[in-house]
Amino acid sequence: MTLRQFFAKMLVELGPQDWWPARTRLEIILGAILVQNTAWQNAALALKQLRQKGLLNLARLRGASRAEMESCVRPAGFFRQKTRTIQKFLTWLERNCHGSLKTMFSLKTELARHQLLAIKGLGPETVDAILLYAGHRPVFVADNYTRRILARHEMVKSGADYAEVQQFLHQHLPADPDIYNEYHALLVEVGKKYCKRTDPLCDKCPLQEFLGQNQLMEVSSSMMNVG
DNA sequence: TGCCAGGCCGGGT
DNA sequence: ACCCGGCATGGC
Repeated sequence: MTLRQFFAKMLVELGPQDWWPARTRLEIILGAILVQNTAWQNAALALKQLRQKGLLNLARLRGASRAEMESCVRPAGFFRQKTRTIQKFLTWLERNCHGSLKTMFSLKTELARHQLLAIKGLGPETVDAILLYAGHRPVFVADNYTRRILARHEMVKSGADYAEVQQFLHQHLPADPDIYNEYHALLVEVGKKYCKRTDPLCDKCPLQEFLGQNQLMEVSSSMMNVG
């Protein structure tokens, strides 16, 4: 009951988020890398630069020099690392998927996850964002906001790591990518507004009423219709 | 103006 | 198994 109410409350407060804010699968993948520990606004600036240079397609991106890519990526911060990560991903795609995203997304979820995690610069959150938002796979993105909010509401133990929180959500939610999509997006928005790293408690958080309610029941797809 | 953002890696204990 | 510093830019 509580997890469903929790979600319904967020949906009412903030409305549907309509994520991921990108058009193509490639753009989602690049965005997932560019937004690592960075405000989305800055990642968006980098994507804009890439678009202006015509690099938001695989063929052109492969042909871009490191310097050219770095100059586009710069506003997203960590620009050397992120450029390296993008290039390592492109190399992996060439060697393992004939350079085709279609081939990549035909891999079974667990295999794709395993392979992507082996690329330096791609960690669990980035990979899961790619699988969920570009691949429409039922994989919950248990990012920092998700972990912090669930911990503060005592649904998971404080300090629970990525895998623990993800497993918890997979256990208590139907394996539906549309639900994972909306739920994660809402958690990020709630986090930005009410649950930043330095906020000691979420006293203004509209979800405060759920604090301490950790008895959870399964939810159904009908929750998507709330709000 | 300082502090933070939709992480990840490598090295140390 | 943890803990830490480094990586970097733009906005509030």
